Amino acid sequence: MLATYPNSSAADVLGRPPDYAGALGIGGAGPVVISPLVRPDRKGLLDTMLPSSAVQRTPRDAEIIAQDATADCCLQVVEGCVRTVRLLADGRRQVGDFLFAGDVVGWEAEGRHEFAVEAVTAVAWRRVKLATIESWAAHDAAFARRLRAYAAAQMRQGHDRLVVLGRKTAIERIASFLKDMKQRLRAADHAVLELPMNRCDIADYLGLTVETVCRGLTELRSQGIISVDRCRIVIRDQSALIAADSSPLH
Amino acid sequence: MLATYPNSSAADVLGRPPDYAGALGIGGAGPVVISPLVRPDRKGLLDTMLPSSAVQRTPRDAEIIAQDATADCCLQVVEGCVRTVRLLADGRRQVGDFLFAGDVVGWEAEGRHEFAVEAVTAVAWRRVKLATIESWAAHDAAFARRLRAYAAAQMRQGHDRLVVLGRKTAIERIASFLKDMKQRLRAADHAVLELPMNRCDIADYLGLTVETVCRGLTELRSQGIISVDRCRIVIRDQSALIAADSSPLH
DNA sequence: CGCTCCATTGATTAACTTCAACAACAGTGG
DNA sequence: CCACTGTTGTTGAAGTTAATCAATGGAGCG
Repeated sequence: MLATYPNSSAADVLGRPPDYAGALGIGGAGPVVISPLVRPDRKGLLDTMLPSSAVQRTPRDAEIIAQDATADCCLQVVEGCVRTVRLLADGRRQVGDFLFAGDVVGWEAEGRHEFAVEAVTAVAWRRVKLATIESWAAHDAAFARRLRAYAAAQMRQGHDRLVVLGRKTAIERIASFLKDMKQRLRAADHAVLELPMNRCDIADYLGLTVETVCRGLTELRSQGIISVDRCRIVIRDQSALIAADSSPLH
Repeated sequence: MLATYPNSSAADVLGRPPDYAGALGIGGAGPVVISPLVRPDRKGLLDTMLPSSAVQRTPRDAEIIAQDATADCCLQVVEGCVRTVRLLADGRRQVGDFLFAGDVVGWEAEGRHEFAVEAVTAVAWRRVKLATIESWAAHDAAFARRLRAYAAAQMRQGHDRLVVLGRKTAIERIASFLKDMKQRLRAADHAVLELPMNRCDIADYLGLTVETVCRGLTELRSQGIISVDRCRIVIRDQSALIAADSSPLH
Protein backbone atom coordinates (compact mmCIF):
# COMPACT_ATOMS: atom_id res chain seq x y z
CA MET A 1 0.00 0.00 0.00
CA LEU A 2 1.38 3.38 -0.93
CA ALA A 3 1.56 6.48 1.16
CA THR A 4 -1.79 7.84 0.08
CA TYR A 5 -4.93 8.78 1.93
CA PRO A 6 -7.69 6.18 1.89
CA ASN A 7 -10.07 9.00 1.20
CA SER A 8 -9.50 12.60 0.41
CA SER A 9 -11.90 14.27 2.79
CA ALA A 10 -9.30 15.85 5.03
CA ALA A 11 -7.29 17.34 2.22
CA ASP A 12 -10.43 18.53 0.49
CA VAL A 13 -11.98 20.10 3.52
CA LEU A 14 -8.87 21.72 4.85
CA GLY A 15 -7.49 22.79 1.53
CA ARG A 16 -4.26 21.07 2.38
CA PRO A 17 -1.73 20.90 -0.49
CA PRO A 18 -0.93 17.38 -1.66
CA ASP A 19 2.72 17.38 -0.57
CA TYR A 20 2.10 17.70 3.15
CA ALA A 21 2.65 14.08 4.03
CA GLY A 22 6.08 14.21 2.46
CA ALA A 23 6.92 17.56 3.97
CA LEU A 24 6.11 16.21 7.40
CA GLY A 25 8.38 13.25 7.02
CA ILE A 26 5.44 11.00 7.76
CA GLY A 27 5.31 9.34 4.40
CA GLY A 28 8.72 9.17 2.79
CA ALA A 29 9.81 6.79 0.07
CA GLY A 30 8.83 3.18 -0.23
CA PRO A 31 5.71 1.15 0.48
CA VAL A 32 4.82 2.53 3.91
CA VAL A 33 1.34 2.19 5.36
CA ILE A 34 0.09 5.57 6.47
CA SER A 35 -2.43 5.85 9.25
CA PRO A 36 -5.45 7.76 8.04
CA LEU A 37 -5.50 10.19 10.92
CA VAL A 38 -8.81 11.79 10.17
CA ARG A 39 -11.80 12.26 12.40
CA PRO A 40 -14.86 12.00 10.17
CA ASP A 41 -17.03 13.53 12.86
CA ARG A 42 -14.86 16.58 13.29
CA LYS A 43 -13.55 17.46 9.90
CA GLY A 44 -14.15 20.89 8.63
CA LEU A 45 -14.92 22.63 11.89
CA LEU A 46 -12.72 25.55 11.02
CA ASP A 47 -12.96 25.49 7.23
CA THR A 48 -14.22 28.97 7.06
CA MET A 49 -11.26 30.51 8.84
CA LEU A 50 -8.73 28.68 6.73
CA PRO A 51 -7.12 31.69 5.05
CA SER A 52 -6.48 33.42 8.35
CA SER A 53 -3.46 31.50 9.56
CA ALA A 54 -0.51 29.65 8.10
CA VAL A 55 0.26 25.99 8.70
CA GLN A 56 3.13 25.38 11.09
CA ARG A 57 5.08 22.19 11.70
CA THR A 58 6.31 20.64 14.89
CA PRO A 59 8.51 17.56 15.25
CA ARG A 60 7.60 14.48 17.24
CA ASP A 61 7.35 14.94 21.03
CA ALA A 62 7.80 18.70 20.92
CA GLU A 63 5.55 20.94 22.96
CA ILE A 64 3.15 23.13 21.03
CA ILE A 65 1.32 24.76 23.93
CA ALA A 66 2.80 24.75 27.42
CA GLN A 67 0.80 23.76 30.46
CA ASP A 68 -0.66 26.86 32.12
CA ALA A 69 0.22 29.04 29.15
CA THR A 70 -1.91 32.11 28.70
CA ALA A 71 -4.87 31.10 26.56
CA ASP A 72 -5.23 33.63 23.81
CA CYS A 73 -5.25 31.08 21.03
CA CYS A 74 -5.90 27.45 20.29
CA LEU A 75 -4.94 25.26 17.38
CA GLN A 76 -6.34 23.01 14.72
CA VAL A 77 -4.51 19.85 13.80
CA VAL A 78 -3.92 19.66 10.05
CA GLU A 79 -1.93 16.46 9.94
CA GLY A 80 -0.56 14.03 12.49
CA CYS A 81 -1.54 13.39 16.10
CA VAL A 82 -1.27 15.53 19.22
CA ARG A 83 -1.93 14.78 22.88
CA THR A 84 -3.10 17.02 25.70
CA VAL A 85 -1.16 16.44 28.90
CA ARG A 86 -1.40 17.55 32.48
CA LEU A 87 1.55 17.03 34.76
CA LEU A 88 1.14 16.87 38.53
CA ALA A 89 3.75 18.29 40.88
CA ASP A 90 5.15 14.85 41.72
CA GLY A 91 5.50 13.75 38.11
CA ARG A 92 2.27 11.87 37.64
CA ARG A 93 0.93 12.49 34.18
CA GLN A 94 -2.54 12.37 32.67
CA VAL A 95 -3.14 12.44 28.95
CA GLY A 96 -6.41 14.23 28.37
CA ASP A 97 -6.99 13.25 24.79
CA PHE A 98 -5.41 12.34 21.51
CA LEU A 99 -6.38 14.61 18.63
CA PHE A 100 -6.12 14.07 14.91
CA ALA A 101 -6.40 15.99 11.66
CA GLY A 102 -9.37 18.33 11.76
CA ASP A 103 -9.56 18.44 15.53
CA VAL A 104 -9.41 21.70 17.39
CA VAL A 105 -7.68 21.69 20.74
CA GLY A 106 -7.62 24.26 23.50
CA TRP A 107 -10.58 26.33 22.37
CA GLU A 108 -12.38 25.71 25.65
CA ALA A 109 -9.61 27.33 27.71
CA GLU A 110 -10.30 30.40 29.77
CA GLY A 111 -7.35 32.38 31.00
CA ARG A 112 -4.83 29.55 30.88
CA HIS A 113 -4.42 26.27 29.07
CA GLU A 114 -4.70 23.77 31.87
CA PHE A 115 -3.32 21.04 29.63
CA ALA A 116 -0.17 21.19 27.55
CA VAL A 117 -0.46 20.23 23.88
CA GLU A 118 2.34 18.06 22.55
CA ALA A 119 3.10 16.44 19.22
CA VAL A 120 2.74 12.66 19.25
CA THR A 121 3.91 12.39 15.65
CA ALA A 122 5.32 15.09 13.44
CA VAL A 123 2.42 17.50 13.26
CA ALA A 124 1.12 20.20 10.96
CA TRP A 125 -1.21 22.65 12.60
CA ARG A 126 -2.48 26.16 12.42
CA ARG A 127 -2.91 28.68 15.17
CA VAL A 128 -6.35 30.16 15.75
CA LYS A 129 -7.02 33.07 18.08
CA LEU A 130 -9.76 32.46 20.61
CA ALA A 131 -11.07 35.92 19.86
CA THR A 132 -11.30 34.94 16.21
CA ILE A 133 -13.38 31.90 17.06
CA GLU A 134 -15.67 34.03 19.19
CA SER A 135 -15.96 36.56 16.43
CA TRP A 136 -16.74 33.93 13.83
CA ALA A 137 -19.27 32.30 16.10
CA ALA A 138 -20.90 35.66 16.73
CA HIS A 139 -21.22 36.53 13.06
CA ASP A 140 -21.66 33.16 11.38
CA ALA A 141 -24.62 31.17 12.70
CA ALA A 142 -23.67 28.06 10.74
CA PHE A 143 -20.18 28.05 12.22
CA ALA A 144 -21.62 28.62 15.69
CA ARG A 145 -23.86 25.63 15.19
CA ARG A 146 -20.94 23.44 14.11
CA LEU A 147 -18.96 24.62 17.10
CA ARG A 148 -21.83 23.67 19.40
CA ALA A 149 -22.09 20.25 17.81
CA TYR A 150 -18.34 19.80 18.13
CA ALA A 151 -18.41 20.80 21.79
CA ALA A 152 -21.30 18.44 22.46
CA ALA A 153 -19.45 15.57 20.77
CA GLN A 154 -16.33 16.26 22.82
CA MET A 155 -18.40 16.34 25.99
CA ARG A 156 -20.02 13.00 25.20
CA GLN A 157 -16.59 11.54 24.56
CA GLY A 158 -15.40 12.98 27.87
CA HIS A 159 -18.29 11.34 29.67
CA ASP A 160 -17.33 8.00 28.19
CA ARG A 161 -13.81 8.53 29.46
CA LEU A 162 -15.13 9.13 32.97
CA VAL A 163 -16.72 5.70 32.95
CA VAL A 164 -13.55 4.12 31.59
CA LEU A 165 -11.30 5.76 34.18
CA GLY A 166 -13.73 5.45 37.05
CA ARG A 167 -15.13 1.98 36.69
CA LYS A 168 -13.32 -0.22 34.21
CA THR A 169 -10.57 -2.76 34.75
CA ALA A 170 -7.21 -2.59 33.00
CA ILE A 171 -8.22 -5.06 30.29
CA GLU A 172 -11.50 -3.26 29.72
CA ARG A 173 -9.75 0.09 29.45
CA ILE A 174 -7.35 -1.26 26.88
CA ALA A 175 -10.10 -2.95 24.87
CA SER A 176 -12.09 0.27 25.03
CA PHE A 177 -9.07 2.23 23.85
CA LEU A 178 -8.45 -0.05 20.89
CA LYS A 179 -12.10 0.04 19.92
CA ASP A 180 -12.10 3.82 20.07
CA MET A 181 -8.83 4.17 18.15
CA LYS A 182 -10.07 1.81 15.48
CA GLN A 183 -12.98 4.16 14.92
CA ARG A 184 -10.93 7.33 15.13
CA LEU A 185 -8.16 6.07 12.87
CA ARG A 186 -10.77 4.92 10.37
CA ALA A 187 -9.40 1.41 10.31
CA ALA A 188 -12.82 -0.05 9.71
CA ASP A 189 -11.87 -1.84 6.54
CA HIS A 190 -8.70 -3.71 7.31
CA ALA A 191 -8.78 -3.59 11.14
CA VAL A 192 -5.07 -2.84 11.24
CA LEU A 193 -4.19 -0.06 13.66
CA GLU A 194 -0.98 1.90 13.30
CA LEU A 195 -1.04 3.52 16.71
CA PRO A 196 0.84 6.80 16.58
CA MET A 197 1.40 6.91 20.35
CA ASN A 198 3.69 4.77 22.48
CA ARG A 199 2.82 2.61 25.49
CA CYS A 200 3.59 5.38 27.93
CA ASP A 201 1.07 7.70 26.29
CA ILE A 202 -1.53 4.96 26.25
CA ALA A 203 -0.90 4.24 29.91
CA ASP A 204 -1.25 7.89 30.90
CA TYR A 205 -4.36 8.16 28.78
CA LEU A 206 -5.96 5.18 30.50
CA GLY A 207 -4.76 5.88 34.04
CA LEU A 208 -2.53 2.80 34.09
CA THR A 209 1.18 2.02 34.05
CA VAL A 210 3.17 1.04 31.00
CA GLU A 211 3.60 -2.46 32.36
CA THR A 212 -0.11 -2.94 32.87
CA VAL A 213 -0.81 -1.80 29.32
CA CYS A 214 1.73 -4.31 28.04
CA ARG A 215 0.27 -7.12 30.08
CA GLY A 216 -3.22 -6.23 28.93
CA LEU A 217 -2.19 -6.28 25.28
CA THR A 218 -0.44 -9.59 25.85
CA GLU A 219 -3.56 -10.97 27.48
CA LEU A 220 -5.76 -9.88 24.57
CA ARG A 221 -3.22 -11.38 22.19
CA SER A 222 -3.14 -14.69 24.06
CA GLN A 223 -6.93 -14.80 23.77
CA GLY A 224 -6.60 -14.45 20.02
CA ILE A 225 -8.46 -11.14 19.99
CA ILE A 226 -5.59 -9.06 18.61
CA SER A 227 -2.09 -9.35 17.20
CA VAL A 228 0.59 -7.04 18.53
CA ASP A 229 3.75 -5.89 16.87
CA ARG A 230 4.98 -2.71 18.53
CA CYS A 231 2.72 0.06 17.26
CA ARG A 232 0.88 -2.16 14.83
CA ILE A 233 -2.21 -3.78 16.29
CA VAL A 234 -4.39 -6.09 14.24
CA ILE A 235 -7.90 -6.65 15.52
CA ARG A 236 -8.62 -10.29 14.81
CA ASP A 237 -11.92 -10.63 16.64
CA GLN A 238 -13.92 -7.43 16.72
CA SER A 239 -16.87 -8.86 18.66
CA ALA A 240 -14.60 -10.34 21.33
CA LEU A 241 -12.92 -6.97 21.64
CA ILE A 242 -16.26 -5.29 22.19
CA ALA A 243 -17.18 -7.96 24.72
CA ALA A 244 -13.91 -7.34 26.57
CA ASP A 245 -14.79 -3.67 26.79
CA SER A 246 -17.87 -4.31 28.92
CA SER A 247 -20.16 -1.72 27.45
CA PRO A 248 -22.93 0.06 29.30
CA LEU A 249 -26.33 -1.45 29.84
CA HIS A 250 -28.42 -0.80 26.76
CA MET B 1 -29.71 30.16 61.13
CA LEU B 2 -33.10 30.13 59.48
CA ALA B 3 -34.14 28.41 56.30
CA THR B 4 -33.27 31.27 54.05
CA TYR B 5 -30.94 31.66 51.14
CA PRO B 6 -27.59 33.22 51.92
CA ASN B 7 -27.97 35.26 48.80
CA SER B 8 -30.87 35.73 46.47
CA SER B 9 -29.19 35.32 43.12
CA ALA B 10 -30.84 32.03 42.20
CA ALA B 11 -34.34 33.21 42.96
CA ASP B 12 -33.73 36.50 41.22
CA VAL B 13 -32.20 35.06 38.11
CA LEU B 14 -34.62 32.24 37.69
CA GLY B 15 -37.70 34.17 38.67
CA ARG B 16 -38.49 31.51 41.21
CA PRO B 17 -41.43 32.32 43.54
CA PRO B 18 -40.46 32.69 47.19
CA ASP B 19 -42.33 29.59 48.42
CA TYR B 20 -40.35 27.02 46.46
CA ALA B 21 -38.15 25.89 49.29
CA GLY B 22 -41.21 25.05 51.32
CA ALA B 23 -43.00 23.44 48.45
CA LEU B 24 -40.04 21.16 47.86
CA GLY B 25 -39.93 20.01 51.43
CA ILE B 26 -36.33 21.09 51.57
CA GLY B 27 -36.75 23.82 54.12
CA GLY B 28 -39.57 23.11 56.54
CA ALA B 29 -40.01 24.49 60.04
CA GLY B 30 -37.28 25.09 62.56
CA PRO B 31 -33.72 26.38 62.45
CA VAL B 32 -32.40 24.25 59.60
CA VAL B 33 -29.30 25.21 57.65
CA ILE B 34 -30.08 25.09 53.95
CA SER B 35 -27.34 24.38 51.49
CA PRO B 36 -27.18 27.19 48.99
CA LEU B 37 -27.24 24.96 45.93
CA VAL B 38 -26.34 27.58 43.42
CA ARG B 39 -23.59 27.60 40.84
CA PRO B 40 -22.47 31.19 40.52
CA ASP B 41 -20.74 30.39 37.26
CA ARG B 42 -23.77 28.83 35.67
CA LYS B 43 -26.73 30.82 36.87
CA GLY B 44 -28.97 32.36 34.33
CA LEU B 45 -27.98 30.29 31.35
CA LEU B 46 -31.56 29.78 30.37
CA ASP B 47 -33.12 32.96 31.76
CA THR B 48 -34.43 33.98 28.45
CA MET B 49 -36.43 30.85 27.92
CA LEU B 50 -38.00 31.01 31.33
CA PRO B 51 -41.61 31.49 30.26
CA SER B 52 -41.51 28.53 27.91
CA SER B 53 -41.84 25.70 30.38
CA ALA B 54 -43.38 25.04 33.77
CA VAL B 55 -41.43 23.97 36.82
CA GLN B 56 -41.85 20.31 37.72
CA ARG B 57 -40.97 18.55 40.95
CA THR B 58 -39.39 15.19 41.55
CA PRO B 59 -38.85 13.48 44.91
CA ARG B 60 -35.51 12.31 46.22
CA ASP B 61 -33.87 9.41 44.31
CA ALA B 62 -36.45 9.39 41.53
CA GLU B 63 -35.36 9.16 37.93
CA ILE B 64 -35.96 12.23 35.78
CA ILE B 65 -34.38 11.04 32.55
CA ALA B 66 -33.76 7.35 31.93
CA GLN B 67 -30.44 6.05 30.65
CA ASP B 68 -30.56 5.68 26.86
CA ALA B 69 -33.80 7.63 26.64
CA THR B 70 -34.41 9.40 23.36
CA ALA B 71 -32.87 12.83 23.62
CA ASP B 72 -35.40 15.35 22.47
CA CYS B 73 -35.16 17.49 25.55
CA CYS B 74 -32.90 18.33 28.44
CA LEU B 75 -33.57 20.03 31.74
CA GLN B 76 -32.52 22.91 33.91
CA VAL B 77 -32.29 22.45 37.64
CA VAL B 78 -34.28 25.11 39.47
CA GLU B 79 -33.73 23.89 43.02
CA GLY B 80 -32.04 20.92 44.62
CA CYS B 81 -29.35 18.58 43.32
CA VAL B 82 -29.36 15.98 40.55
CA ARG B 83 -26.81 13.42 39.47
CA THR B 84 -26.05 11.92 36.07
CA VAL B 85 -25.54 8.17 36.21
CA ARG B 86 -24.39 5.48 33.86
CA LEU B 87 -24.98 1.87 34.77
CA LEU B 88 -22.89 -0.93 33.29
CA ALA B 89 -24.36 -4.31 32.48
CA ASP B 90 -22.84 -5.94 35.57
CA GLY B 91 -24.09 -3.30 37.97
CA ARG B 92 -21.06 -1.05 38.15
CA ARG B 93 -22.15 2.55 38.34
CA GLN B 94 -20.47 5.81 37.43
CA VAL B 95 -21.83 9.16 38.51
CA GLY B 96 -21.00 11.65 35.77
CA ASP B 97 -21.68 14.83 37.65
CA PHE B 98 -23.69 16.50 40.35
CA LEU B 99 -25.69 19.47 39.17
CA PHE B 100 -27.28 22.29 41.11
CA ALA B 101 -29.72 25.14 40.68
CA GLY B 102 -29.11 26.92 37.40
CA ASP B 103 -27.31 24.01 35.80
CA VAL B 104 -28.50 22.56 32.55
CA VAL B 105 -28.11 18.82 32.09
CA GLY B 106 -28.42 16.66 29.01
CA TRP B 107 -28.17 19.40 26.39
CA GLU B 108 -25.10 17.81 24.85
CA ALA B 109 -26.97 14.59 24.03
CA GLU B 110 -27.37 13.45 20.48
CA GLY B 111 -29.93 10.77 19.77
CA ARG B 112 -29.99 9.26 23.24
CA HIS B 113 -29.14 10.35 26.75
CA GLU B 114 -26.17 8.18 27.57
CA PHE B 115 -26.50 9.05 31.24
CA ALA B 116 -29.62 8.86 33.35
CA VAL B 117 -30.54 11.93 35.37
CA GLU B 118 -31.72 11.27 38.92
CA ALA B 119 -32.79 13.44 41.82
CA VAL B 120 -30.28 13.47 44.68
CA THR B 121 -32.55 15.67 46.79
CA ALA B 122 -36.09 16.71 46.11
CA VAL B 123 -35.70 18.69 42.93
CA ALA B 124 -37.51 21.41 41.03
CA TRP B 125 -36.68 21.56 37.36
CA ARG B 126 -37.99 22.60 34.03
CA ARG B 127 -37.95 20.73 30.78
CA VAL B 128 -36.31 22.37 27.77
CA LYS B 129 -36.52 20.99 24.27
CA LEU B 130 -33.18 20.57 22.53
CA ALA B 131 -34.73 22.08 19.43
CA THR B 132 -35.66 25.11 21.50
CA ILE B 133 -32.09 25.55 22.66
CA GLU B 134 -30.86 25.28 19.09
CA SER B 135 -33.45 27.78 17.99
CA TRP B 136 -32.55 30.22 20.73
CA ALA B 137 -28.87 29.83 20.01
CA ALA B 138 -29.50 30.43 16.33
CA HIS B 139 -31.49 33.61 16.89
CA ASP B 140 -29.98 35.09 20.01
CA ALA B 141 -26.25 35.70 19.74
CA ALA B 142 -25.92 36.59 23.40
CA PHE B 143 -27.54 33.34 24.46
CA ALA B 144 -25.33 31.41 22.05
CA ARG B 145 -22.30 33.02 23.60
CA ARG B 146 -23.41 32.09 27.10
CA LEU B 147 -24.06 28.56 25.94
CA ARG B 148 -20.53 28.36 24.53
CA ALA B 149 -19.07 29.67 27.75
CA TYR B 150 -21.14 27.16 29.71
CA ALA B 151 -20.01 24.30 27.49
CA ALA B 152 -16.39 25.38 27.81
CA ALA B 153 -16.67 25.54 31.59
CA GLN B 154 -18.20 22.07 31.69
CA MET B 155 -15.43 20.75 29.48
CA ARG B 156 -12.74 22.22 31.73
CA GLN B 157 -14.41 20.64 34.71
CA GLY B 158 -14.54 17.34 32.85
CA HIS B 159 -10.82 17.53 32.15
CA ASP B 160 -10.16 18.03 35.83
CA ARG B 161 -12.22 14.93 36.56
CA LEU B 162 -10.09 12.92 34.14
CA VAL B 163 -7.00 13.74 36.18
CA VAL B 164 -8.79 12.90 39.41
CA LEU B 165 -10.06 9.55 38.15
CA GLY B 166 -6.95 8.66 36.20
CA ARG B 167 -4.12 9.64 38.48
CA LYS B 168 -5.16 10.49 42.01
CA THR B 169 -5.20 8.32 45.12
CA ALA B 170 -8.33 7.73 47.17
CA ILE B 171 -7.45 10.41 49.72
CA GLU B 172 -6.63 12.89 46.99
CA ARG B 173 -9.89 12.19 45.20
CA ILE B 174 -11.86 12.78 48.36
CA ALA B 175 -9.97 15.96 49.22
CA SER B 176 -10.49 17.14 45.67
CA PHE B 177 -14.19 16.38 45.92
CA LEU B 178 -14.60 18.31 49.15
CA LYS B 179 -12.69 21.27 47.78
CA ASP B 180 -14.86 21.29 44.68
CA MET B 181 -18.09 20.90 46.62
CA LYS B 182 -17.13 23.70 48.94
CA GLN B 183 -16.86 25.95 45.94
CA ARG B 184 -19.98 24.71 44.24
CA LEU B 185 -22.10 24.83 47.38
CA ARG B 186 -20.87 28.36 48.07
CA ALA B 187 -19.73 27.41 51.53
CA ALA B 188 -16.87 29.87 51.36
CA ASP B 189 -17.92 31.83 54.41
CA HIS B 190 -18.54 29.21 57.08
CA ALA B 191 -16.78 26.20 55.49
CA VAL B 192 -19.62 23.95 56.56
CA LEU B 193 -20.74 21.61 53.82
CA GLU B 194 -24.18 20.05 53.86
CA LEU B 195 -23.53 17.40 51.26
CA PRO B 196 -26.78 16.52 49.53
CA MET B 197 -25.49 13.15 48.29
CA ASN B 198 -24.74 9.99 50.27
CA ARG B 199 -21.51 8.01 50.45
CA CYS B 200 -22.53 5.70 47.64
CA ASP B 201 -23.01 8.61 45.25
CA ILE B 202 -19.68 10.08 46.26
CA ALA B 203 -17.98 6.73 45.74
CA ASP B 204 -19.48 6.29 42.29
CA TYR B 205 -18.55 9.86 41.44
CA LEU B 206 -14.93 9.30 42.45
CA GLY B 207 -14.52 5.78 41.10
CA LEU B 208 -14.14 4.30 44.58
CA THR B 209 -16.15 2.09 46.91
CA VAL B 210 -18.29 3.31 49.80
CA GLU B 211 -15.84 1.80 52.26
CA THR B 212 -12.87 3.60 50.75
CA VAL B 213 -14.73 6.92 50.87
CA CYS B 214 -15.49 6.33 54.54
CA ARG B 215 -11.92 5.46 55.34
CA GLY B 216 -10.70 8.51 53.47
CA LEU B 217 -13.02 10.82 55.37
CA THR B 218 -11.95 9.18 58.62
CA GLU B 219 -8.32 9.68 57.68
CA LEU B 220 -8.85 13.38 56.89
CA ARG B 221 -10.74 13.73 60.18
CA SER B 222 -7.96 12.04 62.15
CA GLN B 223 -5.53 14.53 60.63
CA GLY B 224 -7.68 17.37 61.91
CA ILE B 225 -8.45 18.61 58.41
CA ILE B 226 -12.20 18.11 58.57
CA SER B 227 -15.00 17.14 60.93
CA VAL B 228 -17.52 14.57 59.78
CA ASP B 229 -21.06 14.07 60.94
CA ARG B 230 -22.98 12.15 58.34
CA CYS B 231 -23.72 14.62 55.55
CA ARG B 232 -22.31 17.58 57.40
CA ILE B 233 -18.63 18.16 56.75
CA VAL B 234 -16.76 21.01 58.37
CA ILE B 235 -13.53 22.05 56.73
CA ARG B 236 -11.22 22.92 59.60
CA ASP B 237 -8.00 23.39 57.66
CA GLN B 238 -8.52 24.64 54.13
CA SER B 239 -4.84 24.77 53.20
CA ALA B 240 -4.22 21.23 54.43
CA LEU B 241 -7.21 20.09 52.37
CA ILE B 242 -5.74 21.71 49.30
CA ALA B 243 -2.39 20.11 50.05
CA ALA B 244 -4.06 16.70 50.36
CA ASP B 245 -5.56 17.19 46.92
CA SER B 246 -2.16 17.25 45.21
CA SER B 247 -2.83 19.91 42.64
CA PRO B 248 -1.20 20.14 39.22
CA LEU B 249 2.16 21.67 38.63
CA HIS B 250 1.71 25.42 38.26
C1' DC C 1 -40.25 -0.62 69.32
C1' DG C 2 -38.52 -2.92 65.53
C1' DC C 3 -37.26 -2.24 60.96
C1' DT C 4 -34.42 -0.62 57.26
C1' DC C 5 -30.94 2.04 55.41
C1' DC C 6 -26.64 4.18 55.81
C1' DA C 7 -22.09 4.91 57.69
C1' DT C 8 -18.27 2.96 59.71
C1' DT C 9 -14.64 -0.33 60.95
C1' DG C 10 -12.00 -4.77 60.58
C1' DA C 11 -9.97 -8.72 58.02
C1' DT C 12 -8.84 -10.67 53.81
C1' DT C 13 -8.21 -10.75 48.83
C1' DA C 14 -7.40 -9.12 44.26
C1' DA C 15 -5.69 -5.85 41.08
C1' DC C 16 -2.48 -2.95 39.86
C1' DT C 17 1.98 -0.69 40.79
C1' DT C 18 6.72 -0.80 41.63
C1' DC C 19 11.14 -2.57 41.04
C1' DA C 20 14.11 -5.17 38.21
C1' DA C 21 15.86 -7.43 34.25
C1' DC C 22 16.15 -8.23 29.55
C1' DA C 23 15.12 -8.21 24.52
C1' DA C 24 14.20 -5.75 20.29
C1' DC C 25 14.95 -1.94 17.66
C1' DA C 26 16.59 2.65 15.90
C1' DG C 27 20.06 5.86 15.60
C1' DT C 28 25.01 7.15 15.73
C1' DG C 29 29.65 7.18 14.80
C1' DG C 30 33.76 4.73 13.70
C1' DC D 1 29.09 -2.27 7.43
C1' DC D 2 29.00 -3.04 12.20
C1' DA D 3 29.69 -2.14 17.09
C1' DC D 4 27.86 0.88 20.50
C1' DT D 5 24.15 3.16 22.88
C1' DG D 6 19.80 4.75 24.25
C1' DT D 7 14.98 4.06 23.95
C1' DT D 8 10.91 1.28 24.01
C1' DG D 9 8.44 -2.87 24.82
C1' DT D 10 7.93 -6.99 27.43
C1' DT D 11 8.07 -10.18 31.30
C1' DG D 12 8.83 -11.64 36.24
C1' DA D 13 8.65 -11.00 41.35
C1' DA D 14 7.49 -8.35 45.23
C1' DG D 15 4.88 -4.68 47.36
C1' DT D 16 0.89 -1.50 47.97
C1' DT D 17 -3.56 0.23 47.36
C1' DA D 18 -8.10 -0.26 47.17
C1' DA D 19 -11.84 -3.82 46.65
C1' DT D 20 -14.36 -7.34 48.73
C1' DC D 21 -16.42 -9.70 52.43
C1' DA D 22 -18.26 -9.31 56.92
C1' DA D 23 -20.00 -7.26 61.08
C1' DT D 24 -21.60 -3.49 64.02
C1' DG D 25 -23.77 0.86 65.35
C1' DG D 26 -26.83 4.70 64.73
C1' DA D 27 -30.44 7.55 62.55
C1' DG D 28 -34.85 7.85 60.64
C1' DC D 29 -39.40 6.01 60.03
C1' DG D 30 -43.69 3.39 60.23
